[in-house]
Amino acid sequence: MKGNNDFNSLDLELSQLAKCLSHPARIQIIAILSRHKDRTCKEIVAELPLSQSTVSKHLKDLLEENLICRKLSGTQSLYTLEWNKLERVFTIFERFNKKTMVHRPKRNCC
Amino acid sequence: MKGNNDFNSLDLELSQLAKCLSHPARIQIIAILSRHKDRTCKEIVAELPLSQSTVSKHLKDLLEENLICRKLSGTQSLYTLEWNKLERVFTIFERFNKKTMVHRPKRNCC
DNA sequence: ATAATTTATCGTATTTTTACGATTATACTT
DNA sequence: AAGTATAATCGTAAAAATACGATAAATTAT
Repeated sequence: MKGNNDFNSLDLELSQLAKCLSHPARIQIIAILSRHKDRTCKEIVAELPLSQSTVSKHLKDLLEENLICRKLSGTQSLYTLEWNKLERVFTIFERFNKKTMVHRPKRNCC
Repeated sequence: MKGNNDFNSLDLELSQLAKCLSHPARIQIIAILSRHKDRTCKEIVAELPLSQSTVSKHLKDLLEENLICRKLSGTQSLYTLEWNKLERVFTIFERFNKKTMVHRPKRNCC
């Protein structure tokens, strides 16, 4: 992004993580890896309606945010979910949830 | 987006909502409106490091996903938070949280 | 050694996002 | 009526995201 010094770092982190989830393919990749311990690129491609190169790019995006991890195994790549990072994602969202929802007006008020 | 018939509708909804949060300006707008009941465009612009027209666009994006609401008041626009929609956002995220985290391996396993 | 498999990367095209200044439309103020 | 204020939209530009086929690199299989 551009001049992001103007935004506070928590908002920036949240926006970065939200961006990871802003494409259904990436959401599905996370879901797949949550169910499977590890999966090859090929297996992931097989579950998505996208080409191999496109899926590879989505994997790279998730890698760069450390939401997933890659282990080489011969000619193939084994992807695993970074559970701690995923947990952090939900922590950050939950924090935003609380920060905003505390201000929600009660039904029997006003 | 393009051929999104290929993705299931829950993943699509989550990705759409995540996209709303994928820019720090939009996150801040939501935070501002959570604290303030309603705010004019001008007031929101004053809190963001962006031009009026750019902020207007972010407001439009949030409007189109029904995360905020607009009421006209003379020459100004009063924006309010759509609490129910925001709650839905967190519900959807929470659902994704549970759906994935159930599969997390226990520490004292294996 | 050759062929096949797997996957990242390259090149490219298209679309979307982000941003800003200028303009327009509308409603207020004087 | 003329000027001011507010905010959406237009025009435009630059950057980022999405997608695919082709290619390259590495490993495994024959």
